[in-house]
Amino acid sequence: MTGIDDVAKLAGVSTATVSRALSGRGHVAPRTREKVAAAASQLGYVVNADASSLATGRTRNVGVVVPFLNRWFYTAVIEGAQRRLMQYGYDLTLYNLSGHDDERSSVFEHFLLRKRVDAVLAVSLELTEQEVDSLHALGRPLVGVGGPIPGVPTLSIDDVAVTKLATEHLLSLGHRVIGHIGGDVERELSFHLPTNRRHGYELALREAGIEPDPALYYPAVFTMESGYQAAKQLLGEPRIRPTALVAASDEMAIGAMLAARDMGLSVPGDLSVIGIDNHELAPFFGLSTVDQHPGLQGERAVELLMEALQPSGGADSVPAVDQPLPFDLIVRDSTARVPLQPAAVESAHG
Amino acid sequence: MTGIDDVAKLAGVSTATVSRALSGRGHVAPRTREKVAAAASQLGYVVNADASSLATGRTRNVGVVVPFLNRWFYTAVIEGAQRRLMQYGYDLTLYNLSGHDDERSSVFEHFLLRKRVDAVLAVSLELTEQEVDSLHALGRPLVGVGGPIPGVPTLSIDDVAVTKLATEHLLSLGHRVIGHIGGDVERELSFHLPTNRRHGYELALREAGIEPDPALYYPAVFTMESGYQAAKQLLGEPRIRPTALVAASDEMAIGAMLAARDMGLSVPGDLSVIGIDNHELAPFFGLSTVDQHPGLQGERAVELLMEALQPSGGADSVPAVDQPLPFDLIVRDSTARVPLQPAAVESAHG
DNA sequence: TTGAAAGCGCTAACAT
DNA sequence: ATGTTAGCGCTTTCAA
Repeated sequence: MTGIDDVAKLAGVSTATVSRALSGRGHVAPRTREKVAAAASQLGYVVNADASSLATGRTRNVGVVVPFLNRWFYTAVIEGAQRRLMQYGYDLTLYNLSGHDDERSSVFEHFLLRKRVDAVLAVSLELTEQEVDSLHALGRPLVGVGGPIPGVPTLSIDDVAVTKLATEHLLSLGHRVIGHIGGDVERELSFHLPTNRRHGYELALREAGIEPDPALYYPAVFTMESGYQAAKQLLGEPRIRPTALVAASDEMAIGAMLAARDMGLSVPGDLSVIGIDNHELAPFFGLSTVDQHPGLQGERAVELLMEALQPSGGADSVPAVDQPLPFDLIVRDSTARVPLQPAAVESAHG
Repeated sequence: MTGIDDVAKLAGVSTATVSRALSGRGHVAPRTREKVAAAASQLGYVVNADASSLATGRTRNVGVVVPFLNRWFYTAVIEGAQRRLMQYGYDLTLYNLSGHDDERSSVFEHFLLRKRVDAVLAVSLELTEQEVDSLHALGRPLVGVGGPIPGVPTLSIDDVAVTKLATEHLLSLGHRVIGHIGGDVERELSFHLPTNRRHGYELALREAGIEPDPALYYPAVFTMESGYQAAKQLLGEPRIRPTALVAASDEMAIGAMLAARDMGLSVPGDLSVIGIDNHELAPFFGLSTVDQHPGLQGERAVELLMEALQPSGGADSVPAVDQPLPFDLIVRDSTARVPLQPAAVESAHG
């Protein structure tokens, strides 16, 4: 394979000059720079990343750690991160924590320690204290996206504000009996997210002078199926008569829409449903939702890491996250004014 | 950071011995090996991947190239590949080709050339000739998964056999008028896959003595929405009366199920639907399907690459793919015996 | 502005 | 079985 020596020879300069010319560091005469560039492209020369890393101590590679891959949110974040990293000339090495426990620990005890990465991006991870420690022990810039990691600057939408907005949308349509399908604190990876989203829902109700009824909350995991089941429970319970549902995610919300239909309730005729995410399936199902722009979160996270990697920036300290992340209400077909008669399965059936 | 010298010093041996002891290459006395291992773990030493790569020429890293990330099949393949790679002690660097054209070309012209990877796994890629060339120019083992790449050994299920099986399932239930929602050759990335799947469908029909009716085929892209629309067309057309539908993917099939329901047809009462994939949503929708085990495909692909990377194996030649990949019919609730009266929208409505 | 040369941390001959 | 040593390909002082 062609190396820096070949380029140097062809351009008639030293390897040092080639390095300087191609990297843009140090002063090189314009004419020399051109000669080098020409030689390099003629030979199809591309710097050997490993040799460069060894010499500089910088790998131009960041590690992205995710708990799963098969969830829309994660891939969306990864795509955003990837896009930005590429612009900076960085590679993305993926570490997936699903799988056996020993695979998981092997990521922390082995893979991440090989000095392959300049920085680490942790997506929605619920980590043990020990794992957080080993992340810190890398001595590399580290940011989280989507889930708070103790002692790690984390990028996240305001989960309280997001469900508050969704709930307010329903309130503004006249709904007063609004159910909530939220993450199950017992069963979810993350404790904070479902709790915050529930708080946002309750906050909106209280501000509207409505005391939240615990019976109107039903826990679920963040899947369509779980949302479906939760909705069946909520809609089948004769003592409560929700005219609207706010789900903590779009997948749950879609499950809820399907459940309503299976029970003979029309959406939004008898029941309004809103989710959180703007999942790729949301347009197809006509689901009203709050977009949380996960791709953007990935991009922002990368920008923070890149800042921290600048020699100008504080050594290994990621700048504090100040800007709140944007989220936007998207109204589609699943939410409408409250029906005159509160909906219930009975009324739909006759 | 602690290096090999520190370990050597602590263990009272030379760096060469440390290297040998830790890598398992070359002969080391058991007692020495233990001493070294103890010293290494005491110091928390992990080999610097870049230095090792530079010295050996092997990176212990493979590049995985995907056209998108947000499709279930890709992430499933990646997960499988990742799992296996980890067992071999390899990292996975992800290259995503969605995004602008210049980002795409930058992957081939820059990123992949940095000698970061020992091998490349290309997932369901429709590549230009030039792109295939630059992949070959890497001089690294290369395998494809899911989509044939000219001149590249590719792992794929037998697409003809898969839809043939799905169609035969419907035939065995007594269906005779079977529609097909297949990939649109004009609009899809890959030419072969939709064509082969259609062939399998037609083959099954012909073997059952039924001449395929072109009117029973409707093209779509591999999404739920597109499957929904295609099903509406197929089911709304009064001149054909399909009692069953085979879709080229589960997402299309789910779309078709939803379309049928929206038209007042019950599945499987009035219409049977079968897909291909065993998508994560298939169980929830009760969809009968043919599992193509994408995770397994990813694992297999990695095994091929690892074989090719063995010095014993042919230099950069990936062994020919001989074993056919497994696929399995999974019968759920969306397929049943043909109704006595052919279903149509009219019959359902009155 | 450019070149010479000393590493970066590890591995793999080659010696012993 | 272990140590010595010369690189791997590049970057970056230090000199010129």
